[in-house]
Amino acid sequence: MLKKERQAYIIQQINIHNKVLSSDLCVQLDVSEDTVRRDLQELAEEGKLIKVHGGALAKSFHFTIESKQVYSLPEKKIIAHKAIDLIKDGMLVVISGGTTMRELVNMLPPDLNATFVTTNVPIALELLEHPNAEVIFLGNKLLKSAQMAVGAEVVQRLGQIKADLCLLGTNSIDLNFGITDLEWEIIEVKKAMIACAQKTVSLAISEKLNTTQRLQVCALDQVDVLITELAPTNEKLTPYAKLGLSIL
Amino acid sequence: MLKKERQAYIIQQINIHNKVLSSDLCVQLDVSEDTVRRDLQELAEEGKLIKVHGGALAKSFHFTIESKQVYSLPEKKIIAHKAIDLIKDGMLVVISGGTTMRELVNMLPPDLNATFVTTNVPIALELLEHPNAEVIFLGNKLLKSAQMAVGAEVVQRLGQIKADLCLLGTNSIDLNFGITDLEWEIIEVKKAMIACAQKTVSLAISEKLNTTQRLQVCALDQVDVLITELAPTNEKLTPYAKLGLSIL
DNA sequence: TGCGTTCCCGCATAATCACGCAAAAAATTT
DNA sequence: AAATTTTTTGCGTGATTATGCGGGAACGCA
Repeated sequence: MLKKERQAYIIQQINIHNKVLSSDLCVQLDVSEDTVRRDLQELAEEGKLIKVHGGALAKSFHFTIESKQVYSLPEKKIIAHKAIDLIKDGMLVVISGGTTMRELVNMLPPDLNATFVTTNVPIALELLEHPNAEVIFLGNKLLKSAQMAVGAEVVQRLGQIKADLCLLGTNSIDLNFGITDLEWEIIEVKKAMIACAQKTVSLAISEKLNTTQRLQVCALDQVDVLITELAPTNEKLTPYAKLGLSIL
Repeated sequence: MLKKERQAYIIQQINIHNKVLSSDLCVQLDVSEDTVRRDLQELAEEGKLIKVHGGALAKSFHFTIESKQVYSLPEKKIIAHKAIDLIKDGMLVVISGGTTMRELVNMLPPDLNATFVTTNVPIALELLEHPNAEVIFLGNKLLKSAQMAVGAEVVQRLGQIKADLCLLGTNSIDLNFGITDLEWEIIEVKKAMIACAQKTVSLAISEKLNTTQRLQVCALDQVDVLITELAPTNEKLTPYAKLGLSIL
């Protein structure tokens, strides 16, 4: 195979996937990693792509990739990390939206073999980056504010699913009113998510504790696990533990 | 064997395989490598092919390799701009994926009041940025390679839609084989998209013209409009115009 | 911190190229 | 037809390019 041919192939792959791994390319093209690296370097010098450790990125995605890493509060990372341990191979996981969830998806171990159901567009996009995850997007009309699909369609489809786990990004959680949210359409979907899963996990930064919004998603007795960035023994959490929630 | 004969053979091979190796040619033509190289050099000077180390490539290769300054290719912007004029207020538009489409969505006039149906995740995300567009995402299992929903579910849902316009990002388009693509699941969805729309528009960079993939999406008689970055009068497009396609 | 991966550097090897020259072939002139 | 010129071709030599490999440095991740 000619060098230019190889480089054309690389450009093609970049255009399709927005990224390439050196390790992948050297298999696909049947050349050594050094050769691939030299090709990438050359193409990078010509401005056709951006060389990064382990492969290369499309130029157009340089910015989005960079800005993607910005919103990583350390608290969210802690929460995400705790939640990941709940996800096992073969599980069917229903997952809502929010930046904490994005963090979580980002941190999923690459060898995890699970199926994820979501109605949230950014989450879906993130999940697509995962090498092994199967992703089901329940679609319908998209709600701009939450970047997610809502409506009877979605609720009905969720009703046809029996999930192992429901990971719920939580805006507000309170001892009396349970989990609450702002928009009617979001509530509906979250309700359906909880209903279809065997186990419901609420992910919330501690500042969300003991706050309420207008509309109730569910009472606390429907929530099985509560995850915050705090230590499970923290006194802020003990009232929740007394209500029967597992605290992580 | 005469020199002209040899060169004609080389051109023929280039047309078939898009490349030739000097080492192959000197065997096939029973001449020395030097002679082959001199032939290639001559043909390169006449612009019939591109000389590279080890052989030569068809001119189309040069295009893919040289003109892909991926970050918002000017060609794509031109195409997107032309396509946008087709979208009117109140329309229901079915839209596929691809970077050209993303460019298009990005350029949509903010006051446009249209509904968009898509199965492509990045496109959906981009559409959500638009202040007025209503976005419908037809969901199901997501295909990683294309970042889009595929499967019977999607096809069926598309069947329930009567769209005004179908904007089709096109991987390969050819006079004989029509629009073609690589993956079975993608084909199915694109077919359904075409079927549900009153008018089908193919968006393709000129380098995609007269190329084919394994699987047929549709014949050219199902396509109403072809948009490339070229002027409609360009000779590359006249064969398509003769088949009844509108060229923009 | 430590471990595995990826990267960078230099070198060895092989393939390819460029140049000059002379023989062969073709075209032109005598 | 013979001689001459022009073109084409093959070959040898040395230069250039492409590639793979080894070893140590750098990186990323836990």
